[in-house]
Amino acid sequence: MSGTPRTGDELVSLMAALASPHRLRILAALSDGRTYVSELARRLQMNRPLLYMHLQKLEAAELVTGELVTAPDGSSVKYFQATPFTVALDLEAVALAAQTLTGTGPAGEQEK
Amino acid sequence: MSGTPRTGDELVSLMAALASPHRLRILAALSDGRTYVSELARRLQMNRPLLYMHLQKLEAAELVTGELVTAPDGSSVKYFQATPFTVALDLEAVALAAQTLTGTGPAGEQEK
DNA sequence: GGGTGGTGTAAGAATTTCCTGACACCCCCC
DNA sequence: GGGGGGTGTCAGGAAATTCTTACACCACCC
Repeated sequence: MSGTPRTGDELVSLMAALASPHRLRILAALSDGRTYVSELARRLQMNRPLLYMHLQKLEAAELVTGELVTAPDGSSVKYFQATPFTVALDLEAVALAAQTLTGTGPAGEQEK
Repeated sequence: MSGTPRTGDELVSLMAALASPHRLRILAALSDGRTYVSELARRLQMNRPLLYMHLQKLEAAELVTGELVTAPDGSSVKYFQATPFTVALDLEAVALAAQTLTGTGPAGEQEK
């Protein structure tokens, strides 16, 4: 659903989210269908807290979405699924996005 | 010149290289044409050692190329220029790339 | 009760990345 | 000599990430 990011900051976040072997594996695992956290932890052989952390980053980047499903008895399972996305990048697009970067800019001008 | 990365490790490197405001700005600055290091440092207002570091990462990711030009008198200037590139990514491509990741794999199988 | 399987977080160690300051060396020109 | 402009690297600190251990709580079933 998501297309190529628009602002420089979003680009940075997206790139950062994808710049991790663990997260790539998570996405790969989720691309086969939704899965819940503990299952995923087993499959990828990583402990849950770590997995949580990565899932949060992926979620922040809108690459995955989580849904806590509570059974009628009260027990709950949290399913995650990958968000379909497409990102097309080239030098020009990057240069353009860079202009919208906030934070310490190259020079004085800073919109408050 | 470069197309979408092939191996998972390359993907990670590329994403990491692009996941930095400073590096995006560098690319943007270089997209206007080649420039030498000190000039770039002035334009982006960062000290050279730092700039060097980022340039190295960009060069490692093959996003820029550097060329040390030595004048007949012996003085030298190092020009950098951005490499045109295109990267098209989607969930499927990521999932595919993830399979080629080296290092701690999900399970036992490991090619020596 | 004790065991199994879930979710979620807090705390702290280990590691990596980022950034600064100080060097050494080169060339010109006043 | 003393500037001004280059390239390049090294040591060390600051800051952000990553990862582990341990805990809290929930519902089930034997």
